[in-house]
Amino acid sequence: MAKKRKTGRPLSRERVLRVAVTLADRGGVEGLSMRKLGEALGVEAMSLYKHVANKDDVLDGIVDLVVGEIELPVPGGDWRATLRRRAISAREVLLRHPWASLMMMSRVNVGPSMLRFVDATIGCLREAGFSYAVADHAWNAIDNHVHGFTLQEMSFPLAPGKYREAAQAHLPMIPADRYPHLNGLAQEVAAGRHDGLHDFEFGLDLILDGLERLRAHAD
Amino acid sequence: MAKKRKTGRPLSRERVLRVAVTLADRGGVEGLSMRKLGEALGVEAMSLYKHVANKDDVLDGIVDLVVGEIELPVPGGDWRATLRRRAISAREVLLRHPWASLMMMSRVNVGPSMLRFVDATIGCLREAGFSYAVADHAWNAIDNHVHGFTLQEMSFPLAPGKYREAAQAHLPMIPADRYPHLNGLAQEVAAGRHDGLHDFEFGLDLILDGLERLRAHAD
DNA sequence: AGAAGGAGCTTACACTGTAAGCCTGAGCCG
DNA sequence: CGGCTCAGGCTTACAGTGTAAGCTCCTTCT
Repeated sequence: MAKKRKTGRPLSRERVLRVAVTLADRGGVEGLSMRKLGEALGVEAMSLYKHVANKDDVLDGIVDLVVGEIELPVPGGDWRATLRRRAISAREVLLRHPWASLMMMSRVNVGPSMLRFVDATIGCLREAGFSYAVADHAWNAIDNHVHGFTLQEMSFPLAPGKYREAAQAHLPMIPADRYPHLNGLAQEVAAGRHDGLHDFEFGLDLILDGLERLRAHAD
Repeated sequence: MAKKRKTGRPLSRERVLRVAVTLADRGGVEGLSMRKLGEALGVEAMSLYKHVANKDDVLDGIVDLVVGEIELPVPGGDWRATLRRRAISAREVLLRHPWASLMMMSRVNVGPSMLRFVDATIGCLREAGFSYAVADHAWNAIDNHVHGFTLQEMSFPLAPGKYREAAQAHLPMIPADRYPHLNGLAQEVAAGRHDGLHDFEFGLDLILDGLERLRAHAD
């Protein structure tokens, strides 16, 4: 009669990882433990180890799952537009999974989605005429910006309503006499002149323009 | 007779943080625990809490200590050269403390050294004629590259001797039929064509050039 | 029917951060 | 000098972590 212990569906690496992602989405990775993960699946912690090597395996797994959500760059078009689109898609995904940026920067990632993703990216750049070396740098430069910016964006909330309180919380630490320039910037920020996507694309275009100039020059 | 429990020197926040840094340098932050830190100081773990609020306080403290090691950008000179020097100095420091990059990206840092550092940076950019908004983006773009690149540099060792083994360890995961471009790049890397500082400055100049062009255009 | 194996569970260990409270010696004050 | 205060250490304790080892029982195959 298939009296499964608690939940109907059987466990599987697939299912474990998917639940791990949603658990990390609320609560962050640091709040994700094997026991909580087990509980969320209606299962004891140790049972997970039948489907997953260890916690690091889980972490690698959920990162690759998230990478899989990013729109793959398709070759054949304008390289600049393609990579621009890629970066914006990545940012969207990373905002959905606020814990992911850090993990993608901190750990070597060689999951299948990641490999496919990077391969496609390098493909686009090679197709555009970049050397392997420059393609490598280009890809890194873009992704550093994507992750770095998104990280900052999340730790300093850009939602218009949050400006004031965030600024008010931090301003006392930045007296104008000691840190004149920082203070000036903080007030600019508190005035609400910053805006997520626009600012993101600003830095992105800085890099893309630089690359294009490099490419034109090399021809 | 002042029979201090074990060690001659008395404890102090200063001393705790300095030892914490050296402990993190070998062993990484994830290997740094309050008990080990206490042991290294000849003291019980709980004694640390008389000088430090909690572990987060320690982490914030050691990050700020490390930031203090970076050469402060001095205003008055050529902004491009100044910021270039700043970035290179930062990279040197971050290579000395491999755990620091991640922490500087992941946590909001408002220690005195950090504030001074950022203030001086913004000052240079403002002096060069950039608006607050662009100065903010510029500083972020540069630091994203510094941290991102250094992180990658450390997780994928660039020391010439290490190329081969790292490549050999990873190449089996990158079959040429499935990931043609990645494979091509990996072989380029395995051939030893990459080099830390040179590659770092490549990306750095990409950003600095972009900024300079932006500045000239705005005038 | 019997064997085999896999998927779950239980127990246990070493380790983490830190709350609460004790103890002792140094410095200060009347 | 006697006594008080209290800072800076120590002890104990708790809730939580990852995971090794081994048990149990259900399913499936022969």
